Amino acid sequence: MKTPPPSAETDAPSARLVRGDVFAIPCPSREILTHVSSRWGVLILVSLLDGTHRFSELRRRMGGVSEKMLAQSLKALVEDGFVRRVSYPVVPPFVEYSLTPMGHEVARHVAALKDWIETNLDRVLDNRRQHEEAVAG
Amino acid sequence: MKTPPPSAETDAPSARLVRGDVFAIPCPSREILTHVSSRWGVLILVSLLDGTHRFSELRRRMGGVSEKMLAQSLKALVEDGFVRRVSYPVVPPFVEYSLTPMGHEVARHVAALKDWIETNLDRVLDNRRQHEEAVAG
DNA sequence: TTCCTTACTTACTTTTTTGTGTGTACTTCC
DNA sequence: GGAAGTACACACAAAAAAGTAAGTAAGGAA
Repeated sequence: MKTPPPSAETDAPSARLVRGDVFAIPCPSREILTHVSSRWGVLILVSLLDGTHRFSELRRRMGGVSEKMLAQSLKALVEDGFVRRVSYPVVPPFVEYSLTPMGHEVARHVAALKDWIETNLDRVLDNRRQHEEAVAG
Repeated sequence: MKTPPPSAETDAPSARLVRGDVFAIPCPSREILTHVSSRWGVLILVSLLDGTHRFSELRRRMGGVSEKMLAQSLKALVEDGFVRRVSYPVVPPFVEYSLTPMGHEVARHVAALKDWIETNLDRVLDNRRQHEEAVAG
């Protein structure tokens, strides 16, 4: 009777391939999700889909980011391995950001979501108006 | 020389089909993005992909949501037209939530992102460890 | 000589988000 | 008779996120 375990959590200790579970409170996948789906995380990933960019380029492109937030968001994505940071020791500073292969994978999903929202904006806005009327009337 | 305008913003006034732009500060697409990509927004959409659920069912399934946050997140998704709310006037209250066709479309994208993260958790975690070492050493 | 540039960091303040506890209506179970 | 269960709303407190201002290094421009 060797029924395989339903989840991989009970697998062999060494080469375990654990799957995340966003529904579980302590799962680190939640943190990663917030990094990539945060307001600036999304814009960074999407921006880098068309190649490498400097800090200031990203800043100019993304309306409304403060330097602090951009730096913070980039740092999180670099730590997670989605973005590669290359800095040249010159003055003034010169730093390039680009997607890692892994970053490219997530970025595609994120971009798909972002594109859906952008192209279907009208539909959503119409729904909102209808909803308002329905509530008011 | 009637080159078509690059963006739809300059189109005819009535039947305009405007595309959102998440990079623009005042664009409402940003708000919508935060709704669907918020911590609980994601879990709600994904949960509802397998059918309709009651408030308390969602609450039990999603680890760590407070009633307040669940209600708030659901309300936003209902207003945007992603989720349909049906309540029966009985005591104790009975309310059902399900995806609208539009909600189903976004939910698929959101679920794809969530699945990528869950299956690639190990890769990300490995990257983090490497990064830590690189910084420390 | 002072300013401007870049890619940040740090300290401090303000804003936003989230949590907590309470109440509600009625029925059912103990 | 009291507790539990449901789907919230509301007020207030606590926590987290974000904004702001200032500082840094080296060189060139005004």
